[in-house]
Amino acid sequence: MFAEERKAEILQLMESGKPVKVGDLSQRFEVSESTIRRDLQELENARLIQRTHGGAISVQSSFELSYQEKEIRFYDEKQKIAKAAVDMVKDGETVFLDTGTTTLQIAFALRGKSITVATNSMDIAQVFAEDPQVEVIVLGGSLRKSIRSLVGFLTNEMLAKLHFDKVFLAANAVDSDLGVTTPNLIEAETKRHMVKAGKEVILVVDHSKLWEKAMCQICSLSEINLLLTDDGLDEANVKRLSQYVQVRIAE
Amino acid sequence: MFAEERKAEILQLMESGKPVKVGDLSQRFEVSESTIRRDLQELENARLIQRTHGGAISVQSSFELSYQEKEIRFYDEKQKIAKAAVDMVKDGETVFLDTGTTTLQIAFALRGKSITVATNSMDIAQVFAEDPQVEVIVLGGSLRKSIRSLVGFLTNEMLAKLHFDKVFLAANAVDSDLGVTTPNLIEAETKRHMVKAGKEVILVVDHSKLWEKAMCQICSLSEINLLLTDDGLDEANVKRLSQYVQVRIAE
DNA sequence: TTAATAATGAGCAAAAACAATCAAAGAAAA
DNA sequence: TTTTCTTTGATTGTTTTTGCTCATTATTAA
Repeated sequence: MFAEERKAEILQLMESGKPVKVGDLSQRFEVSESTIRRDLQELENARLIQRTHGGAISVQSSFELSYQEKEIRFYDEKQKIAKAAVDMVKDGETVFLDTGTTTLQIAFALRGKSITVATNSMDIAQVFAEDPQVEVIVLGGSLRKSIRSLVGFLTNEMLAKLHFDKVFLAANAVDSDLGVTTPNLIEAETKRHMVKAGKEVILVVDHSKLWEKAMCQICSLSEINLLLTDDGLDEANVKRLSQYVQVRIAE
Repeated sequence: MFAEERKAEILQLMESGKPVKVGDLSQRFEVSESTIRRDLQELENARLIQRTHGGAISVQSSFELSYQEKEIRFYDEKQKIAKAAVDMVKDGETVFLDTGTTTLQIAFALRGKSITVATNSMDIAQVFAEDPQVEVIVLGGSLRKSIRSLVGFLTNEMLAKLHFDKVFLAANAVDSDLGVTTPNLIEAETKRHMVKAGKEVILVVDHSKLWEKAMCQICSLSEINLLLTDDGLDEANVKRLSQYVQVRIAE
């Protein structure tokens, strides 16, 4: 029996959500426990199972997954951006935070300030749920479950009635040609309303999203007051971007 | 049984907001109380549950409760009411769920139905966050942090634009004299809008709130289509109430 | 309030499971 | 064939899990 066969069979055994033990598998396949552990490790690396002490369980029945501590990509970069963003916010201001992982970091950094925060992100609202300083306004709308964001007609209507000192906008891609873009049509429409609702619109994106394109245009770069990003972009590209929009690098 | 399995199962047990006790879990899983405590600690660190003295409660429910009070009062009664409420909801309907511990139980019980749920409770929205069947609409507004409810002008405006097949209303006190009451002025105004937005308005309160009064009137009993409560009230009082509003007892 | 009772957290020790390492066996490539 | 690479099993020291005790803390009753 080859190693691949063995792994395939282990997966089959676990298909119905049954937990398996290292000792049992070792006996069943007549190999050492070391070998089984190596197999399980590989399967876990492939995110096919969840290892436990003594064996493994299927990913679904693992509680780790229900906790959405999914690793944030470019965490350090976003942290830098958040720090720079917070420095721009003064006490007493009204700030809008768009849904996104970067804006979520900004939310954490904003805690304790005497400000009013409006958002369409359930997660960001939660961040302030135990902060007595911050007044929170949540926009209504249809719940986009994957990112726990509120979007759609109702959200747009509410945005049309509000105005903020600063809007921190998130996006999936930024380009001099198409401007600011995102893959979702409905979201794009809602973000367009955010841009309109801000006295000052600050686009916060890590460097991996610069010079990229997504399907739906939100707005052109000229409508953005400031692009706040991290120091992961080379100087030539920063200069190129600066022709279209004011750029600030967070270090 | 692996530790991971145990933790996953504990979570499942608590899924519907049911509180658990250390002693019970210890017996059920045949491990020491120390082990259970360690499990609960981990789950708490992962923000999946909220520990209490002697046990734990799911985070969603715990946020509904005041800082001191960590257990749902009249949990069984609310469970009964929830069951009866769900029987009244048909597929395809649009349902509004007010903020409250009873309505939260209704939310848990409604999962999996093909319906549209609107709510002003962040916690209720969360309940459906991983349910692909249920379409969720969250009302916007100011966040009342203690109960994570959205209230105020913006909420009222949104409610004025919407209409629901069924509105499940929560309240703090019900009385034939003052009708339905609640201690918070702004909340009362928002609840008044809920009453207006429903084709059928169903007041869900456990028996401890009957024949009580709170400061602000929401509406008179005649504006309520049905009062749904548990079987904890004596027959004489049920009859008295029935003079003012249709009463249904959940058993 | 104070006393009593219950639950908790920290520390410890034993058992089980683990990762890391290395050498042997087998397969693949030169 | 010899050499190289992969897979495997055994060994060893480390980590994890668990149950127990005991001092501390929280809750309840008086």
